[in-house]
Amino acid sequence: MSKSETRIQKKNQATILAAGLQVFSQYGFRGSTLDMIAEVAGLSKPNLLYYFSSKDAIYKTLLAQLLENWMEPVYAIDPAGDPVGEILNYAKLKLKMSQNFPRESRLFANEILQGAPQISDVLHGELRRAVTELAHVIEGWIDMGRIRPVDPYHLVFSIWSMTQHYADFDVQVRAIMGDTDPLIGAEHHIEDTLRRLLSV
Amino acid sequence: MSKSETRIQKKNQATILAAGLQVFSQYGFRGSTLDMIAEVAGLSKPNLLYYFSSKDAIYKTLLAQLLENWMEPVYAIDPAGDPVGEILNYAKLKLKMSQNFPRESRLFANEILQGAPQISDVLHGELRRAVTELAHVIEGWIDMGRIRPVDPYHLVFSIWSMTQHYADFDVQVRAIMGDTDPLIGAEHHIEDTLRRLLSV
DNA sequence: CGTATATTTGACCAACTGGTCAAAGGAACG
DNA sequence: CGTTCCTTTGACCAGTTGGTCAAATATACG
Repeated sequence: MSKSETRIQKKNQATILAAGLQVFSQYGFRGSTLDMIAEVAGLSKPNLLYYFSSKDAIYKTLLAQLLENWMEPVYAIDPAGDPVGEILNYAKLKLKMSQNFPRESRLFANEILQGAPQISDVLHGELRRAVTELAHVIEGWIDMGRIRPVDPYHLVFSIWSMTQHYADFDVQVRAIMGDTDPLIGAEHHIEDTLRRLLSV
Repeated sequence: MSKSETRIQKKNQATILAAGLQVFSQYGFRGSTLDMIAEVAGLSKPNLLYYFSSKDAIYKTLLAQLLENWMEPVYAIDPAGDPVGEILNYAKLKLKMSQNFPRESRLFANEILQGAPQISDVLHGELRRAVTELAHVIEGWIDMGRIRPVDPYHLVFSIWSMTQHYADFDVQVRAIMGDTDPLIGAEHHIEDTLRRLLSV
């Protein structure tokens, strides 16, 4: 059976993916090497290739895992809920993801920066559909007068950018803020910004 | 004299830097190769190395040029000007830079994503000083009651992230918005967001 | 024109790259 | 305990990489 995975297999696959995430998120696909991943994973290069058929396979597995978690919060927005609360909650969730999964965020950023060669179809397909749908929900809220009229697409972009900034530009943020933990003030500021923008 | 530069030198150096910007901004330092840059530049690899002593030299020259333009708009903010107008104008300038110099923005993003190995000192030095100073100006405006109380650091981060998003995540933005030009709606949305946030 | 200088390039190199393979070392299980 | 299957690795390979160099070619300039 294909379902029979040794505990060693599970452990090593997880180790490799964690190492791959670490390396790919920093250097992008082209800039990363199997030797670097092997070193971080504490395994030999041939051993890596025993568990994943190629460098590409590791990268693609990581991206697939990432995209699931990435799309999820969008679907959690409830059209029947309180508009401002739903959007604020969505932003808070995205910020938490930047906090808890910064490497995933940087992996995604790197993939987009390189022109999204692996996930172009997802962007044009599922992501586009999901955002278009969300845009309709937001437009509905606007028509009902529950939030101020804003461009729903740019609203989404601004939420994405403001939240992911703390993961993707972490080095810069910390260089400027020093010892202060950025994420504390960030949550309040983003909430304040969105509430002001959206409240009628 | 060291000032004597042939027109050929000027032309080829510019060509190489343009090609380097193109390649480095997409693949980062590690992921880019001299062969790629040479191909884009339409020059042979040894010819590249006739004008720049190494791959690193091309990259460093690009970053140095970039940082100048990058810091400039911050210094253009006038503490004696109209607070909301000054901040809105700054944001507009940054957005224009995303529009007109997207590759520069992506080069910077790549450098930060990789941990800012080349410009760590600039981030901790000049950039930090400039932002701290700007933060004091903003706090002054707040104390005078000219804008709403906001965290000046996070305000700056949100301006950077919202504007640069349109350069760095261009592929994603276009995948979602299709044929619609993003930059038109973006300007209005960012202006709206900031005006709402800051107006007393 | 001729000569000095600037430019360009093909051939080359050592180190690195993704990937292969056969053989050795372990775990599991009757 | 022996056999089967899973795991690990050293040695290796072809292609790529940043970089060198001497020779060839173009340009400037008196």
